[in-house]
Amino acid sequence: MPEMPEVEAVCRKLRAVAGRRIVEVRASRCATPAVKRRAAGRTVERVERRGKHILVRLDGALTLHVHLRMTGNLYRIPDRRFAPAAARVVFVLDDDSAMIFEDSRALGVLDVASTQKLNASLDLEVGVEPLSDAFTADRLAALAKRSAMPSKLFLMDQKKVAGLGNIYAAEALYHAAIGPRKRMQTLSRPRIDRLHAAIVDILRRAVQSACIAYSGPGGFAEAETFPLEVYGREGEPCRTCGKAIRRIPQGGRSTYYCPGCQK
DNA sequence: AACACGACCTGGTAGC
DNA sequence: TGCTACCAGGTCGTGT
Repeated sequence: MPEMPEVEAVCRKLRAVAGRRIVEVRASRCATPAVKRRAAGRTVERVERRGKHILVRLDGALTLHVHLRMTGNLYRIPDRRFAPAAARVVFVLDDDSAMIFEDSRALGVLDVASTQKLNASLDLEVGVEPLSDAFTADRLAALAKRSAMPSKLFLMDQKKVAGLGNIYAAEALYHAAIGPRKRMQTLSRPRIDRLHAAIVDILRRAVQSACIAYSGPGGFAEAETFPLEVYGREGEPCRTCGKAIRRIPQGGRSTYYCPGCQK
């Protein structure tokens, strides 16, 4: 489910576990003895995010590393006794609350690793944070110049810009009026500037929206409320030009775009 | 290097 | 109701 804005919302809510000690780890599915052994007894120092990766920093220079992939969710419940049956892993905390990892499709990743090693590998795998000061139009232009990839696949590539997924990549391209198959190298500087602004704007608003949507108890309580202009709207009229939104396969996924507005 | 494709898994939904 | 087919907000490995 989650792209960067949803992961950010999860992380913000999860900050409440900082300072808590993990007293017990229960894994009902995909039991990982190493996770149990390494996490039990550790204290949570803070919760960070890199792209779509959740990093729960523990004492002893260890990090609980979680990637939600398609269906994962990580959240705290106030009372450990109400851990849902579907939980894949339950981290019981020292105030009788619990941190719950759910993942119906079991595509997610959860492990405990040395903070130093993990940081080093994420530095290689994860590109610039789109809502950081480091993500400038110049930076995007430099990345684009070296890439012959179609714009949509470029935006989905976590090594380039970290955090966009299938929905927000499509939305950003729509707002920048750039076709999903347009090669990055061929984009003029004004169009790169527009794309940069669209990415930042979409993600800022999506983070806000996701934080509100997940402000209820538990995890992904509310449906996505962020107003989507193209994603999932195949056949419906574009809100700008009225042409029917199209869906095409790209990189094995569905790309939605407006053939009238996006060139 | 870029790209296509299958694999990993389960669940929801549209259509017959 | 039940079956089938397809779809899903992500990423990795393999082959061309």
